[in-house]
Amino acid sequence: MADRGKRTYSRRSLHGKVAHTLGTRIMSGEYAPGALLPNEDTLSGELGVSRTALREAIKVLTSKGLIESRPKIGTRVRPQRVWNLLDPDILAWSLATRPVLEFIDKLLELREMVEPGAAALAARNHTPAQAEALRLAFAGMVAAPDLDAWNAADVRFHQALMAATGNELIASLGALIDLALSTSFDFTAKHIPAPRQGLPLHKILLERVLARDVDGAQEAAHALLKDAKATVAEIKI
Amino acid sequence: MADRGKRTYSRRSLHGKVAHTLGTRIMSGEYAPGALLPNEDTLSGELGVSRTALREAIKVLTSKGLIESRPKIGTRVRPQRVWNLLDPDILAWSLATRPVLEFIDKLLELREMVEPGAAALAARNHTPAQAEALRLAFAGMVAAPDLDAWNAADVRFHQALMAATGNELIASLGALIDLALSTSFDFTAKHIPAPRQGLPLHKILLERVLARDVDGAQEAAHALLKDAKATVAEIKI
DNA sequence: ATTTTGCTATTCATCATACAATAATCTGTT
DNA sequence: AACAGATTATTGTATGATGAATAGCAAAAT
Repeated sequence: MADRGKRTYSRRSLHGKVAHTLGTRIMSGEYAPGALLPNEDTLSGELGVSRTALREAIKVLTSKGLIESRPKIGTRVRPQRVWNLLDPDILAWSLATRPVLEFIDKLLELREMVEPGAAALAARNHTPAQAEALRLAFAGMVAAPDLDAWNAADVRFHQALMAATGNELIASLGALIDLALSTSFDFTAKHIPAPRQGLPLHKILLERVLARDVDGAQEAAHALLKDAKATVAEIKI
Repeated sequence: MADRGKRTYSRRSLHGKVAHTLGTRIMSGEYAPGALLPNEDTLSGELGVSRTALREAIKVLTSKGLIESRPKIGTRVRPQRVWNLLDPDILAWSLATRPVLEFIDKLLELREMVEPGAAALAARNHTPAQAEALRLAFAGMVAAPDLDAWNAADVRFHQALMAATGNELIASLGALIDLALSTSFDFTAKHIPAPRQGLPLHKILLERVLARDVDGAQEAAHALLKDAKATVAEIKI
């Protein structure tokens, strides 16, 4: 269910599965930073795959900054500091093995830094097509029959908003936030019935963006985040 | 010169070189989104490497969302929308083939969204060790004998600031910004003599963060960005 | 005693080749 | 025209052989 976004690495290919396995092991601390992974033959034996598949997985993890291989040394887990936490796979692996609530706070901090500014940019820069996408996503939220549909539309709305900034970097960041959001939605859905009060707030945000009300859009985004924070606080109790 | 951060993918290994080659070709549009790459045998022949090495590079690019391979179909470049622009390698490849100035504007937009908030967080959350790192980086800027040293210390200062937020996500984002910054420094250095006026502004930011002056730190970060924007504007003339 | 040098074993790096899996395309039949 | 099956092009996986790098040790030189 959490694979809405197609940005996480495929688990269909063998090496993809292996990368997933090793990635989660690293995230969970089973292979801690500084530690050596078992050597190629041992690992490929343990996982029941060929050296080829293992090797390709290793290269993927290396390219994400997680590990580092050298002849005669082996393959070592690099310090967390150099992990690229903004990588969708790393994020997903990390979410799969860590306390979600703690992460949600960090995510909220990031959103608070990014989203009001993004809303302001979107208000200033959006094209007609992007405005239409926003309207459509909002309509999806209005018409949502259940919580799942509502969350999906919510994610689409955010995506459209980030795209409307006209800044690809910010759009990428938005996609990452959405990935994290959909995961935490899956989590909160288990803990709270139906937090759908967000609708009027989204409506205000939409209207102000479309009206190119830069400051107003920023404020509206801020209000939305405040609401999200309140929801999280409720769960914690 | 631009490899200060060790977060970009190694070019020492063969498959790393191949990934770099293909990555830049994709960024430059030589392989446009939707297009098929030459098949494995052709490509490995053209590049003069074995299928294994090519394959490992392909897997790396796949994991970054750039391409997608399927049997009997081939390997296709995915739409830009799903590229992970927050990946250090993609960023570097993109910077190598695109007009830098245009990118600097986008980067400034992102920084404007992120850095004031980060400064505020750092003011609130920094630990003694992180405070020391900030002081050290600032001292490096003061003592810098030339522009290169100054820029290096500047990057360290930003890194320390982002780390001091206590939010790993933000720290990762900071690392990315720093990578982009050091590249654009290399660029601006060719166009403008010595923009070292930033020192007093950095000093104010440092003092306010250390004094846990949340609002003041935010303001100071904002002032710094305003200065950076002025510098960019000067180059454009 | 300390430093230097050279050897060796271990591990990853690369290559070449074979075969399997997949799916688009063609081909013949109904 | 529609369907079923064979063909074929392409990536996916596996394996064995050889190469290159280097940590750790031992021997030699200082």
